[in-house]
Amino acid sequence: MTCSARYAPQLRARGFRMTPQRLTILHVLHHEGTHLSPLNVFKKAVQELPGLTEPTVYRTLEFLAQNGLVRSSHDGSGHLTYEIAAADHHHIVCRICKAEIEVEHSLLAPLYQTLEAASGFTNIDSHVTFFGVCPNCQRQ
Amino acid sequence: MTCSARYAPQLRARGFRMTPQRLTILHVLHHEGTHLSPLNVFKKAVQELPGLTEPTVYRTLEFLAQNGLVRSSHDGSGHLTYEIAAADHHHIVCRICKAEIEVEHSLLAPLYQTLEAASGFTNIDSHVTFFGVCPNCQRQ
DNA sequence: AATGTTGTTGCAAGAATTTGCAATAAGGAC
DNA sequence: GTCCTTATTGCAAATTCTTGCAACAACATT
Ligand SMILES: [Mn+2]
Ligand SMILES: [Mn+2]
Ligand SMILES: [Zn+2]
Ligand SMILES: [Zn+2]
Repeated sequence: MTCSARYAPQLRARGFRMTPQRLTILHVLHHEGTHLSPLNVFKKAVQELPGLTEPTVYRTLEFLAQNGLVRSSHDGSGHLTYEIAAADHHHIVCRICKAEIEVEHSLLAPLYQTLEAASGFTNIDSHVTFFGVCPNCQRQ
Repeated sequence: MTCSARYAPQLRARGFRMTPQRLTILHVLHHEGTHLSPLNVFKKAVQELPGLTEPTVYRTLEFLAQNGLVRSSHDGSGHLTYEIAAADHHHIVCRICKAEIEVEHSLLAPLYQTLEAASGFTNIDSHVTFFGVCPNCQRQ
């Protein structure tokens, strides 16, 4: 299935348009499979679509995140990073060496229950990054 | 107890120096009590210490966070925000209206156990921000 | 296929954040 | 109190990110 066929309907259903810019950015993230900084998205996407500009990339990533097609998370240094929205998951990043692993959402599900009950907030749905010390760095 | 008496030893013990810049920034955060953006820290601190510059503020906040004297977290829009390190806590931010509440760390303690057991990471210690929909916004 | 509406983009300018490096000054040693 | 070492800062420049607005183009309608 092509990226266009997959994503265009999701946008149209919400009254938005599919554009070459959005399609290219989705295509880049879809085939990258991992987190990318906005600038790296721009660098790869502008090769596929000459004329694309940085402001468009920043705005588009934000827009796609808002609409659930991509997901944002934080790298160690406080900057946003984006990936295509797929299976719900979270991350643990090593404070020392920056190594990163994924954790299944199921591990957090009980916490979300607790938080919703305790706070009155609903639809808690975050892509969270925790920080710790990885097994490797523990040996030093 | 003065800010200097409280914080200087913590830095010296790690081989770092206390400076007017660091003291002023700590003083601002200490008396503010809540999260502040780097730029807001700068604006308040430069009034107490004319000549202070932005690069110093950014570097100092990062440095103090690294050394546990302040804590950083993410506002809704992906930017870092800083507060003086006090009781361990986390946040839930409303996706709609940006309202923010604190949650006690005790609610997350079981999760941290689970994560450490499942991942092999240790010293997981994050100041986490979750996103959801607040009680007010649920009514609309 | 042509038209109209309005969601999107590029451009230019501005604001926020980072980096390299030489000058400065904190604090230990004497 | 003076001297030394080197951690820290200010400055200038570069980079990254944001914003306002006019031109453009997606796509629904005819
Ligand atoms: Mn992820
Ligand atoms: Mn906090
Ligand atoms: Zn590590
Ligand atoms: Zn709300």
